[in-house]
Amino acid sequence: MSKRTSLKDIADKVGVSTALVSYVINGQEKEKRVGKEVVKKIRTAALELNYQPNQIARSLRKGSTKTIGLIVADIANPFFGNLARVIEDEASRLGYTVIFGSSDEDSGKMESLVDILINRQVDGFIIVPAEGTELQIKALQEKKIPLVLTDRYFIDVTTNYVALDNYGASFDAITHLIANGYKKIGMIAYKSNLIHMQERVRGYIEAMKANNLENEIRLEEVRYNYTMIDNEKAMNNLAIGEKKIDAILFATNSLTVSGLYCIKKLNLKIPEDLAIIGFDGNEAFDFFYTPLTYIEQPIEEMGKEAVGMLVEQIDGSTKIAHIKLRHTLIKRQSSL
Amino acid sequence: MSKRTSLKDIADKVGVSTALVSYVINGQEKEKRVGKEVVKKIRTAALELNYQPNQIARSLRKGSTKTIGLIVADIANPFFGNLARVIEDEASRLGYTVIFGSSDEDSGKMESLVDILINRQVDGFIIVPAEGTELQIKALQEKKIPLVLTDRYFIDVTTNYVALDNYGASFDAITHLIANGYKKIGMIAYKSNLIHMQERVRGYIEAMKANNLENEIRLEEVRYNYTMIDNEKAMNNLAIGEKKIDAILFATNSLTVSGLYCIKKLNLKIPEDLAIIGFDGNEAFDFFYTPLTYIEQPIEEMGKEAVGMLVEQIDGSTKIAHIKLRHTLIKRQSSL
DNA sequence: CTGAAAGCGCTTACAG
DNA sequence: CTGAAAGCGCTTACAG
Repeated sequence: MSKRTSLKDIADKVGVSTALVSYVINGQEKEKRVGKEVVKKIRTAALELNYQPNQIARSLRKGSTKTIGLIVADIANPFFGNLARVIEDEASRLGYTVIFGSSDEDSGKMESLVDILINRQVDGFIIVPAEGTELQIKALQEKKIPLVLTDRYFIDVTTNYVALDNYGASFDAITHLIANGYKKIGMIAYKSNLIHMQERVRGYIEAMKANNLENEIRLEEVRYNYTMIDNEKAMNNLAIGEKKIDAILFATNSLTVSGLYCIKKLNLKIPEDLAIIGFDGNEAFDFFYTPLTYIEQPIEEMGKEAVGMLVEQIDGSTKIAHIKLRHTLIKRQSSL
Repeated sequence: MSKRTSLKDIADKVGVSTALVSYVINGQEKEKRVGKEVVKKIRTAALELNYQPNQIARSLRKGSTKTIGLIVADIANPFFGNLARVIEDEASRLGYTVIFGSSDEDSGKMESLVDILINRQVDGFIIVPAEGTELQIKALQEKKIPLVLTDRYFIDVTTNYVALDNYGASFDAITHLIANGYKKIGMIAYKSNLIHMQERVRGYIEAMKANNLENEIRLEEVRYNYTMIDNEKAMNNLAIGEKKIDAILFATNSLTVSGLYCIKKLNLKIPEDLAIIGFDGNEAFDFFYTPLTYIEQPIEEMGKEAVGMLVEQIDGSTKIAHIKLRHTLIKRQSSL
């Protein structure tokens, strides 16, 4: 890379100290009362030499990098891809750049991502935490590194977070199914202690109980790394045979999609054989032969709130906020 | 953020110079022949103080940041989301971190992204260039900043790139349609001078000509920022009325999806009323009531090659490589 | 209004 | 084998 022009180059050219150049470049010529002539000369020289400040040097000196570390489960998953996009835009609006990483829901990967990003001196983190990472989050807090959790959080660790009211979302979905006459309602969720999953399951169970359907509760749990296989088993258990269910709620985007593959394979009629409700939006839901009813998350709001809260913290606020967002139930034919 | 431990802290604790600590931390104790005892003491102290090197300082000193700048059209688009994921993994494997940004196919946005990333001293760029950004790319080259273009490139600017053989892909798709008996074949593309689009269109036209169907050529061009509206008009022009076509090739992922919405609206039977071939994979293609035939890009290979070529350049290679990847035509019922 | 100088946390020739 | 010191490119208190 060819030699870049530095503050010193400008200072030399104009014949002043680097201090003055720095003031002018940073728009402090008023406060520092830099001479009008000098300001003009510096401006001209900066333009001529095509000066671009070196953020790395500035970061080292100021101790802040104007960078946000974003850790999601998988950037290729549309839910996280969309969230990342919102976060990117909002961060950029506030003068921040974002470095991202995918944890694959693995606590080890997440740990090494966190380490790498700390070494890169990110000013703060937005994290979709993997299971079993409470200690990592606590460690971050002890180091006083600003952070906000998204999508999920830990009850035992007091942090800023912004998440969906997952309990309410599931409860609403099940209530809707029941209102439409379904009673034998199953659910397929990920096997996970993470709060978002627990809450989605709890919403299902409580809604069933509230309608005196506790005997119809049929919950199947799928392993994240074996989504397809486990989901297929689960669907076979639930949707076939004597005790088959008549409606189902999937707990995530990816579970819904893999569930749809099973449904195709089993050749089930939707909603006649089985009513379905999915989680999160997905273009695939629109094109399934019966358009899918699904729980829509306010991704835009989630991303913006997360960035906003993080930047507040970076700017020194010690306020802790827990934000729960409301879902929207997009009702279509799959749950009629 | 509480005070982090620095090299100096360790040096003070052990009673040696920071030079020795640096050597040990960087595994150069052999070359620099640091005393065995000293090495041990330094290691212990580093562990005790939980030392984490400050990458910013190292970057400033070494003039390299081990960071890659990635600019795509839109990280929320599944094609780019998947590409980003591959790039993330490959970069991480080689010790690099990635900072990303979305240009929205806008040259102004791309320019400001490039500037921001240059100021952050990325070691190199992987760019999916927007239309009209030749000069930006040239400027990057003049600054000797390593770079590889992906998905598209510019004929007038000699750079490293890795892209699909788009001409071949379209040609193959059209040939397949013709083999299946379709003759009135239309295409919907983006209105763009970018090479990938031009090549996709050229493949269509040449394939039609090669089969003496030049009189049946019906190309519609859609504006990126008005995808939905323009696509609807285009579909109305092509698929309705006297001169209606019997098959269509969509030029991208997003065009295919928005086309599917139109097809639903128009209530067309696939493939009886209209055969379709899409571009790139998308879960939605699997669930459309007639599974879609589509052109699959080798995203994994594309991302890995891009990172590999970039890192070679960063490491000093001046070799220029143009890599064209082959597609796979996934044949299903929509083109029967 | 302006300059000299310290210092952010590293790496690395140089000298011994 | 080890240390003193320069320097990466900035910012910023301090002195005048």
